[in-house]
Amino acid sequence: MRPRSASERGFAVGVSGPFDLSLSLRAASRFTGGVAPDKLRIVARVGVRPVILEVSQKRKDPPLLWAASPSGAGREVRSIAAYVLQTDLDLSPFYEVALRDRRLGPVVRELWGLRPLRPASLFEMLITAITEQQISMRVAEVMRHRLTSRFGGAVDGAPVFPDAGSLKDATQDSLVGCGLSRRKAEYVRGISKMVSSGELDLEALKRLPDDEAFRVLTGVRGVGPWTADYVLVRGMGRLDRVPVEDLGIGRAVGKYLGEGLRVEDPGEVLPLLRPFAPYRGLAAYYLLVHERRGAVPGAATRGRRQP
DNA sequence: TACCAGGTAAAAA
DNA sequence: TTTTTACATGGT
Repeated sequence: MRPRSASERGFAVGVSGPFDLSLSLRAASRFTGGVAPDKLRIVARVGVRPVILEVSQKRKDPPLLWAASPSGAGREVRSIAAYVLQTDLDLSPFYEVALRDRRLGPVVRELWGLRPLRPASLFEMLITAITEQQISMRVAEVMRHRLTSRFGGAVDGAPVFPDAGSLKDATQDSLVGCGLSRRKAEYVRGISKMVSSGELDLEALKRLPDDEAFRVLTGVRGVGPWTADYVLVRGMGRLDRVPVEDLGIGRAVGKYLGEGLRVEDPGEVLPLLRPFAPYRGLAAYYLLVHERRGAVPGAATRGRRQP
């Protein structure tokens, strides 16, 4: 079904350390609902140029990924693939830490090669985090789909997430019409204006140390501590950051590392994850995915189910 | 029908 | 300063 040109013009994507793309896609879709695709499809803007990429895994060990793109293999296209896949992240040091632990060890053995995939831009990550505040990720996904179809345009028929320039002029009512609360609509408009005007420089943010980036982010209206840490760990590769207020993390951390029940006090989350520094956020992600792997077909093929 | 889902800012106490 | 409340909507 794919255009022939898409499969003809491709390039290999180098990855450091273990990588299971299929597992990573299944894990991601478990949170947002829907059926996991067998390939990663990236539709993004690189500068002003829109690109489409389809990434598939040709070999597990050592991992070999192949990206097919009608746009060819320009430097920008390669870099967007590397960014979304976080190819520079080598899971090996994390696994070394995790395997020493009797609770996390079995989890990483079952989820070997799982890596968090991130949206194609930090702006999309930020807006995604806003939409995911409080409500289920499935609902948030529906909202973003509406945002995309209303404000995002398309590349060769493929929908692209809107950029800050497109969202800054969206009316309050049109955003509410996408299912956002009035509050969230204000946040989205505000953030889009800040990014668009340069008041919030997301590229500069990427270069800041964790604590400073956290401070900048939480200074933005609509970005509280949960959102800031969520963006840091999922969008910026700061794998030691943990959104400790997170309901799902509280539940997963409590189940595997605590008394079995959800950790009610956010202050107790980091101490429980301490053995996995500097990968506490990544450890939390593995626990989250493992807890829900019952709905991730094929994820639990090695090892036994936890009681 | 009612309640929950990977929170936040603003109002009220 | 700390606690409470409104908010959106799809799934169960």
